[in-house]
Formats: sequence, C-alpha cells, structure tokens
Amino acid sequence: MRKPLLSHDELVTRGAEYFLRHLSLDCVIFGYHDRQLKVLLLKWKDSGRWSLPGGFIQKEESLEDAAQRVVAGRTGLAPKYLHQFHAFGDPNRGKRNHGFEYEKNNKVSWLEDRFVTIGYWSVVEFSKVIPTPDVLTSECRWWNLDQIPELILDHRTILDKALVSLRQYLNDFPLGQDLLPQQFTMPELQRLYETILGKSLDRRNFQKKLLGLNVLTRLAKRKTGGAHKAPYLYKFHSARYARAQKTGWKFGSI
Amino acid sequence: MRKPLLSHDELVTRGAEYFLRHLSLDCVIFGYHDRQLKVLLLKWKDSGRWSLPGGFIQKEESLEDAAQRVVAGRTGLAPKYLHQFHAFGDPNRGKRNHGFEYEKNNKVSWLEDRFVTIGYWSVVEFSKVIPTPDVLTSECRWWNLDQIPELILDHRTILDKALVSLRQYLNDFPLGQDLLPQQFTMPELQRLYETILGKSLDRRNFQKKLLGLNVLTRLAKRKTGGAHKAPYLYKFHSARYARAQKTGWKFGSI
DNA sequence: TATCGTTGTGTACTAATTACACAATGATAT
DNA sequence: ATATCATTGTGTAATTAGTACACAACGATA
Repeated sequence: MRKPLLSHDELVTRGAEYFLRHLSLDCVIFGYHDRQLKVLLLKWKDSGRWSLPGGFIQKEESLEDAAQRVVAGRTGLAPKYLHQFHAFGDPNRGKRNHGFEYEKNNKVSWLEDRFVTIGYWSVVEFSKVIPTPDVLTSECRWWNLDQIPELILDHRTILDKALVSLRQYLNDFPLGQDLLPQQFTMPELQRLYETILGKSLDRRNFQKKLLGLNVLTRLAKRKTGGAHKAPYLYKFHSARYARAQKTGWKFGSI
Repeated sequence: MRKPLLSHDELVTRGAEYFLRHLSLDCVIFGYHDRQLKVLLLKWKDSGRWSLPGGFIQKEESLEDAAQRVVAGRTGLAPKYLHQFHAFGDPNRGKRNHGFEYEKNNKVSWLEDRFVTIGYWSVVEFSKVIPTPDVLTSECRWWNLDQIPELILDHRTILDKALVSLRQYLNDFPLGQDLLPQQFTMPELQRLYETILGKSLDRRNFQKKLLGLNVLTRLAKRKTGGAHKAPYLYKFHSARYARAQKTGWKFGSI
C-alpha cells in the first residue's frame, strides 16, 4: 500500500494544488462475514462522526484509478471489481456540514467548498482486509449493514443507492468471487445471495439456477467441522466467470 | 426559455466565477421521428466540430437542475425525465482536445482545464423541440443515430453508453410517454421499441406483452390517412405509467 | 369488385420459474 | 452400538412466461 500523498495539515491547506476542486469520490466497500453484509466506515478525527471511505481525484488521475487508490488505501487490497453507480451533487452537500470547519490561519480550507461526489462500490474478501484509516480519520472498521451509525452529509443516501445497485448487479452478473473464499459450499453461496438480496431463496431452485449459469466447478467433498452432512465444495470457473462478468447473464428481454 | 447567463467571451474568461471548475455535464437528448432514433448535436463555433449538448454546473445548482437547464436550453422543453447514467473522467479528456484553444489576452481559459463530465440522457417529443444552439455553438440539429458525425473528445463513448443505458431502461421501465404523441397506435409503439432496441419484434407477442404491463388505454378507432386497415389508438394511463416509472416492471429475480 | 398491404386476434409449443418431499450423511446424545 | 437431529443432495410436477406461427377483417387503390 502506498503512503498517502499529503499529511492532514497539507491536505487541509494545500490539497487543491494536487486534487481537482469540488470533486470527490466515495466508496462503498462491501464485505461478507458470518452471514452478514458489512461495509467499511471511517471515523473522522475532527468531528468524531462516521462516513464512507472517500478521496479526491488527483489532477492527472482517472476516476477509476482514484477509486482504486481509495479502496486499496482502506483495505490493503487491490480491488478486483469497482462499480461506479451514481454522482451526487446536491448544492448543500459538503458545505460545512460534516460537523467541523476546516481552516488554517483564518483561511477556510478548500474542503469547505461545495463538492460533487462520485459513488463507487466494491466487494472485497472480508478476511483479507486490513482496515486502515486515512489522514483525516482516526478509525476504520466494518459495520453490519443493519447497524449503520448516523453518517455525515448524504452518505446514508449514497450507501442506500449503492446497495440497490449491488442488488441489481447481482441479478445480472456473477458475484461472489471477491466476497467468498476460493472454495465454498452451495449453502454458503446461497446465504451470500440471501443476505445481499435480503430475502430467502429455495435451496433446490437456487442450486439449479446457479449451476445452470455455468460458472461453478464442483470439487471433492468436504468434511471439516460441520456437524452435519458434509456439503460439496465449489469454486468459480475463472474464465467463464470473467466472461460473464463482461456480458452479464441476460442480453435483453422484451 | 431563459436567456443564457453569460456571453461567449464572458464564459471563456469568467465562467469559473459562476460555475464549478473541472465539472461539466453532457446530455444525450433522444428524439424519435419517422422510424428513426435521433439525438440533438451541436456544432462548435470555433472548431466547427460536433458535440453533445453540454453545460456547466452553477455554484449553487444541483446536477439535476443543471441538466434540466441544458435540455431546456437546447430544446425549448422542460424534460419530463432525466437519467444520469455515468461520469466520465479520463484525465486527458477536455484538455485542448476539442479542436480549439480558448484563450483571451494570452490567458488560457478555464475551459482548457481537465473536465470530469456527468452524462445524462433524456427523451423528448421530437415535434415539439426547437433546436437551439448555445453561446459556444452555431448550430443545433437532430442526427439519426446511425449517421452520427465524428464527435469531439469522448462524446462518441458517452453517446454509446447512453444508448446502452436507454436500452436497459426500456426493458425495466415504461418509455414512450415523452417520445410519442399523446395518442399512438400499437404498431407505432412497436416500431419505437424496435428502433431503440435495434431488433425486430413479433407483432402479436409485443402487443400481448405491452398490454400485460397494464399502462395502456385503448381509445376508439382511427381512420385518418392510413392506406390500410385502421389501427386502434392508445394512450398511456398516466397514474399507472407514473407508478411503473418509479418501481419498474421487475422487482428482482434470481 | 378485386387486389393488396396492414391490422386484429388466438393457439400450440417451449423454456423458465416455482413449489414441494424424501433419502443420505455425519456428528452428538443415549 | 444405535437413535436422533439438523443439514445436505436430488428430482418431479405445476405454473408461468416467452416464442412461434396463420388466418380473417379492414380500408384504400386499381
């Protein structure tokens, strides 16, 4: 993981020399553990409030690269998939509304300007993440999706919209490669789907459907631990998974 | 239609006082006429090249309002539906790459900075549009989708992505209210769908499907003009149409 | 009044989705 | 050992959605 470009004070006073003004991005980083969908949140040093991991766009950096940099910085991982889902630009977002006013030598910081933010979501493998705060924040940790604290600005709206986008994505594209360990059982995969979609699914139909999508490879049986009948292990067929990730399952209806 | 805020020269030299720097938006305005899907394009005064209608975001204006303003400015209509589909932020887009360099008194204009642009599409009723250029452009007119000229910057990419988004939208939401006259025949509606999706559909199945969606009301017969059997006229049931526009046809599969 | 292209309509076939039940496994309790 | 229990593996029938396809009615024109 690279070191941050600027210290806290430098960012407050001279950030506008390095980044595009008025523009930020926020990343909803989803993880999955223990039948719970989780997101990484940051606690701000100055106001103590929680927010989505965010960042700014360097003057010669693409949006995608900037989002990549943010996710890498907070997780220690290079995200394998990033999805831009919406830009949020309400004029009163970001205007002295994050619970603190940044200034230095009586000069109000560029951070107090109006910001348009671009929302990305990403999915990462929970167990590999090392949650890491950035220069403006003191704490970075996972929160269960059903226990999110109050968030700054419109971050709650952004989070909600990210979830809608993720659910939509789950219907049209393969997911799981980055949320589950390499090997997993069908019930585990099903629980992931159920957790993301927020509804329960029929075991048999789920299996039929998922196998029909043709991206799973069945391995040998597993025995470890489980107090019941040992389920099969599966892994994703990476070439087919990659293809499906590009084209999706559906090609258009009506 | 409101008058533009600034003249050409004012925009070049002092635009950054009124608008957010580094940020623009581009609108893909779709119309439908004569079995053709069309988009409004603008011809730039200075380079003579064609582009999508675009604009900037006033310092106290929401993205949606700005997009609304752009569409209203080019068409004379208040768009009933606007869809934000993607933000484009390649670092070399917008850098002296629109075929002309804006400067004034040897000062390079803010227009030559790097821009991140937010893409919106909208659908409007062709016959009601009065194509109107803006202060930077000399001409505004409809182009058939299959005869688009070379466009500045990455506008071709933006247009392509807008079309993908529109097609996706057509599968999930009602459309037509803003592209067709108030009363229309089933064959007309079908041709619209076929044109947007770029494929032909079965007449009977199309009717079955569309009537099943429950947003159409059949009126009396029409006779005028048609050299053949007079088709029924339909109109949209506006309450149901509005509801479907919010929720879409599908609620999620898998 | 015959012709022609277009519209209106219904039915059989196929694929996808949903609903549902019983046998096998593997640990734990007796 | 054996019974119990929760969980996994598997298949089939019913329903719904989607696709393919053909003929009669209409309304203008020849």
